[in-house]
Amino acid sequence: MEYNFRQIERKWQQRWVDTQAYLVSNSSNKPKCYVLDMFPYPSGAGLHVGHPLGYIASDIYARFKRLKGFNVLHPMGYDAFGLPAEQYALETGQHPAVTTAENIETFRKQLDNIGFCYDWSRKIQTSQPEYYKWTQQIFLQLFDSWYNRHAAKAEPIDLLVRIFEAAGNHHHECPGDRSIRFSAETWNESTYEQQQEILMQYRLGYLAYAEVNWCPALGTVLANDEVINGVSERGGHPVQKKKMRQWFLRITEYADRLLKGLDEITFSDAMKDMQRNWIGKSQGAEIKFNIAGSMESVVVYTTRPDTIFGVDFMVLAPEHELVDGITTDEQAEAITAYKEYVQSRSERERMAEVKLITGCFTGAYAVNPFDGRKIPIWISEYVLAGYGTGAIMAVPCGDQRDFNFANHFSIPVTNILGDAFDGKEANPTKEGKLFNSDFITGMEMKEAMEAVTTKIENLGIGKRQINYRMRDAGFSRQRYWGEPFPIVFRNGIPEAMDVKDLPLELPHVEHYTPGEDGEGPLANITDWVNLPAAPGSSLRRETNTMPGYAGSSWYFLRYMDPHNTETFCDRKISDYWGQVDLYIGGTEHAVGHLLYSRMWTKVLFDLGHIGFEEPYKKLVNQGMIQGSSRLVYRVRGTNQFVSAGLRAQYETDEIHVDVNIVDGLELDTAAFKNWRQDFATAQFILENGKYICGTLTEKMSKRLFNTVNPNVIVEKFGADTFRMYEMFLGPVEQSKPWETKGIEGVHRFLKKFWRLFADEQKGLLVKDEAPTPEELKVLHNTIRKIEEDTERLSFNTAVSTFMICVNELTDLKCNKKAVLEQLLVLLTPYAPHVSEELWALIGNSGSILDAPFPVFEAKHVTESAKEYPVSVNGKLRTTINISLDASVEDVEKIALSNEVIQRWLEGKTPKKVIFVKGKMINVVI
RNA sequence: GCGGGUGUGGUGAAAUUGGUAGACACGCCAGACUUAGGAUCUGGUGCCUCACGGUAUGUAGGUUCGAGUCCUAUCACCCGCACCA
Repeated sequence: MEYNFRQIERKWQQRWVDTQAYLVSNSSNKPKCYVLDMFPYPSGAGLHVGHPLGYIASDIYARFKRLKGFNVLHPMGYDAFGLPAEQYALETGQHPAVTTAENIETFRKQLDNIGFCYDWSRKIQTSQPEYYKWTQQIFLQLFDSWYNRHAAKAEPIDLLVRIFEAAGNHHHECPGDRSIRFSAETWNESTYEQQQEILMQYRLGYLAYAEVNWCPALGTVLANDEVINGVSERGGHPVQKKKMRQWFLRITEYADRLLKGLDEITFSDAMKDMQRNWIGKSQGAEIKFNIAGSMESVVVYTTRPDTIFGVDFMVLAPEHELVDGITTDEQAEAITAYKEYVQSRSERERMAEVKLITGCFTGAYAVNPFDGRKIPIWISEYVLAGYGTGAIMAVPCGDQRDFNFANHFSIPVTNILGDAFDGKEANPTKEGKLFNSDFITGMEMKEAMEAVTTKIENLGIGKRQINYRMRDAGFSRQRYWGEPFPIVFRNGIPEAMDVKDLPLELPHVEHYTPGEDGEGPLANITDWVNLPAAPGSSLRRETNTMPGYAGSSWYFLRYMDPHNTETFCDRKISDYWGQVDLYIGGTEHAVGHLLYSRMWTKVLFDLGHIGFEEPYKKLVNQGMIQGSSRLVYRVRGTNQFVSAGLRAQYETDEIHVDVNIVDGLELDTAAFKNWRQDFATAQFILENGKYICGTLTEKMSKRLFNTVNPNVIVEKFGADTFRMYEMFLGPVEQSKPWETKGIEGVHRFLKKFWRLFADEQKGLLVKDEAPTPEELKVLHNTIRKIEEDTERLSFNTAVSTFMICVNELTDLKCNKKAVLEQLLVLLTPYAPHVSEELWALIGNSGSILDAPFPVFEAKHVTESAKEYPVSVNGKLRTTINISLDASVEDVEKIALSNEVIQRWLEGKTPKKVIFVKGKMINVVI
């Protein structure tokens, strides 16, 4: 009776399917637990051993929670819309739906091989109409909502219309354009078109003109990650900015709540910081500066109103609307030239030359509202049009960029920092007193910020202002393979489709080439785009599609109620499952997916569709599994390969070799000859009869021949070994290289574990005898450690605990059923197949998946004595076994009379003896 | 430049509250069984030293009876953001 993992795993995987072992009910008396993986994009490359790391971790946790008596939701699906499939379609002519289906099948087979406990009846796929119907429906809710800043929540747009009819927009500043102000009369007299224009400025899903990356050579619009250093990733063609009308989500209205929400959820500090950084909240003030000899004024944004007396010049963004109006005749030519220069600068140049200081004087002067000083107004590309007011007051003694600029253009610098400013570099401190600053001289900076801001507001020349770095999220893609927008344009005005007509299905196309002027491929299907309309009017569909993150922004809700045809998720069911308790996925989604889905959740909460506003209670980012590449060394100009240890004697070239034909470091030379034609005649210079490869840790990639397919590992060692080895590699959050060789240790462990139960010759060994205290001690120490470690996701230490336990039980020759049976339950989350098999083998009829989790009993592990480490002056000198009941005096006496300690004392009397009960003894001389 | 993280044997790592550094594995060395072993088992394995002992958690300081763990400075690597006023 040997451990035949292939047979065992096939058998139980089939059994679990047959018995619907992983089917989860939406009603239960048990407490709930929702364990979610970030669903994968089914790429053509399939999974490599790096991908399942997080899936295994969440699977173990889900199974553990089930054993602990929870009703566990643990689903899986596919994020199936995306650029690569469309790109592949462009190249091969195969429809993305076809290749996506094929890829999904490959993924599914690979996943099934590993023995996950997913409830596949809840599978979702974002590219299926049954799913994206609801993505479209939620989008319409965004379109039909606005953010009421007073109530701090989203509300239906109809409410806003009623407010406008009664009172105009005086109490509800327009988020799209602060300058829009109107009364009820104006609103009521406006045309439908005008009203719709205004509403668009309020909607959470809205249309606006914005720049996209337009690549004329490819005739298409590129995503940001397809543009590398200003040229297209594919082909290296130049990319221009092009203004197009596109959809946006007004996520900026949620900036503050997204920020505050971070305090309530368990994400890593790094993750929270990334999000905070991305949102980029800053508090400051807007201050109006009049322009000397002009009726115009400039509003600047500053976070340091306290430095108002240190302003030496002002800088506008070159695109600022006032620039042309204020430029003097003498400077007009220079300004025009500078603006042209800025226009000509590609994104790439600006990125590459951040340190380059450029700018141009407009000839105009602003007047400092406090001391009346005239300060020159410049323009420079270091001031961005899109942030704040597109204008800054420059304080060179306190801001390094301003200082560099002043230095470069020889603008005199005013010192308001006293000795804290050395004239050589700016000092951006917020701690200290101000000098040379009129009414705030001598005041602490923080106090002065408040004082100046208050004065500005009293004088009516400015106000407190909070700004965010975050921009509204672009929600249009000029692409085919995404959700179509449920929007039609009646005479150019967007209207929501009727919800009962959803889904608006993606029409089938034969060609994936872009439409004219950067429109998506859908624009080419004229009979889909153009709808029948009354004479003299037009009715056209939106030709953009939604971006990849649309479907993933709410998918965690659909898993709860995946087959509902009435709503995206029944409120009672989302109330039952609630937030995701544990969400596992990669860091790459730190600010994209995770921010968008947090926003969508808040909107759905505001509109009353769900009862919570943070989707993920706890997030864990699994580390990357890197590849451990293998290198061979070819003697230059020959077909001779020299083993790594001898290569210093030759001039060699490094060549990556397929890791699958290397055992540890030893190259299979025969396989190498077969690997590639040009190596068929390879000759080897060996060391100790072996060819030893070099190693390099780098990204796992086909190109580097260091990818390992989990199927290969599962075939060779079994899924249980694979699962445990992935966990054994190290902490889940940490990145580490994959080393196939190491898996043998875990495999040996499972075989050793098996031998506690059964033997090749003697068959079943398990006995019904009562366990000894020693055996119980081993068992209960293990129960405690496994329970603790699994709960805190420390799976690597849990695996080694199992190893220690099995080593000890083997030494004790323990085959007692009472011990082994409990151990099996502990092991189930980690190695479900072998656990089920042995569970049945020792005579249980039911499945182990719902067995009661062992209960730790302290009485089995209490000790009466301890081997104390005894140090002299902090250095360990010996250990002494002393009873835990011994008094302090006894312990001191025993320690000091010890032979080794006596020797170190050299007859001296110790200054003091430190004794920490149960820990250690330290003798200080 | 800013923010975050990580530095421990030949390798992956452990040390949960400051208390025996290197658990558990891989690799390596020696041995047993064997026709054979890339199967299995036993023992050893941080470094220096015959040994007593010394020394060791990136580097340099500090706090403490005691520091991988706390504090300060510094270096290296990884990740994210990058002219955000």
